[in-house]
Amino acid sequence: MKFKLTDRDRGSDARCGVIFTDHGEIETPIFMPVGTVGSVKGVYHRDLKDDINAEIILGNTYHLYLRPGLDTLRKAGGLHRFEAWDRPILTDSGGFQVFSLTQIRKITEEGCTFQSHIDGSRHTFTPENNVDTQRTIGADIMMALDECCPGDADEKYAAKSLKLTQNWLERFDKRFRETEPLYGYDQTYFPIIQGCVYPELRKRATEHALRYSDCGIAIGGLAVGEPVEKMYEMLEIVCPMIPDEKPRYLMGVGTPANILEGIARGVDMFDCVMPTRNGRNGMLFTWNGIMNMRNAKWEDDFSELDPEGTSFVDHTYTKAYLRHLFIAKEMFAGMIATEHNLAFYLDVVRQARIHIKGGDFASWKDEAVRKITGRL
RNA sequence: GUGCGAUUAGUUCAGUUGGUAGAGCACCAGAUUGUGGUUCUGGGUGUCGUGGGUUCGAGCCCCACAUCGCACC
Repeated sequence: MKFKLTDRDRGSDARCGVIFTDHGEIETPIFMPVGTVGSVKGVYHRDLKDDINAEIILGNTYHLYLRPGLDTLRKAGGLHRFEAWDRPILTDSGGFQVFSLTQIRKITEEGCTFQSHIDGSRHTFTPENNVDTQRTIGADIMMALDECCPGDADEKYAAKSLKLTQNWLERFDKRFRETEPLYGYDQTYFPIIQGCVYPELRKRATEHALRYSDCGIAIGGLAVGEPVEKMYEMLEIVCPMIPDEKPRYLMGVGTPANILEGIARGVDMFDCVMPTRNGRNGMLFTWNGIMNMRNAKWEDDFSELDPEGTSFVDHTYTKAYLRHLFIAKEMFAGMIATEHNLAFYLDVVRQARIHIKGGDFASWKDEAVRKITGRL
């Protein structure tokens, strides 16, 4: 995998570039739709490509490891062939899910032991077997196994947590170099910068993670309970320390405004469940603000879903119709909302790229953020 | 026709010795950031079937009527 920086904004740290993978190119800044269990919920690949313009999607190691399991994925020839997606895939290591999903878990220097949320069976992720698992899944970009430190952790805990993440990273890297891709195309991995909201920890984490970064690097442990200003503050500390030629991936972020603010601070890649999960529950993001499609105010609004939207759903269905589908609990509601939201998120990063190349990103961003954070 | 039972929020129901009413779902809002097709938070929206009576006071006791259900002629 390679990254080429192509443009810089004049009034901010925003940049444009291209990531080259064996499954195609990715223009940055980019938003990556989340497809946890081997599907971006409710969307055909046809629409992901042609309507939404997704260039890369995510999979999740924790979920795929539990279901369908490594044997099936190996027999299928990897996740790309299994889910019939021929563009790039990035897999999260599953470390985050161990903390967010499982009730019973034990974290040690060796790794993390947890009980499946599906059947209660016990499993252990170590940096070593996590490399093997992500090799079996076959993502173009794998993520290092880390501990996602809560945003409200005290500095002592955050330092201890960071040390564990660093030790795991060293072991992950060693295993990565000892092993080969299984399916004939290249794989890389991104180390993850932790350090919670503490500047010194973040700096130390960045220096350490950079030693293990072949291509890109990730910023984790943000948007996990800390104030949003803290997140921006951490980006302002971390991003300038990273060499230009390395793409920066801000994990799990965020709202459209978070993404634009991240881009302004030098972030290149984003993923978030918000457009898909919140979409399935009636929340639509638009250039003019947020809509809760369940609200009674849309009951008789027969105007098109989003006049400024880029997706075909925006000009095919009405607000009143989508509200009806949500109230009736029709699965089609979630499909339409997901399609719209993902198309909007990809439009946000596309417009950002246009304005970075045009050199007026900073001022355009301020106005866009003001509009998209409103409410319709 | 007779007997018994029921009638309380949109709905299904609870409601103490008589002190002007609550719950689930629905509904109306808000939240959601490396996805458990969720989850969480807030909001009670009422002519207690109708009309009388007893009582300081009735969703509750008494009478009549209405409607529904069940049983028996």
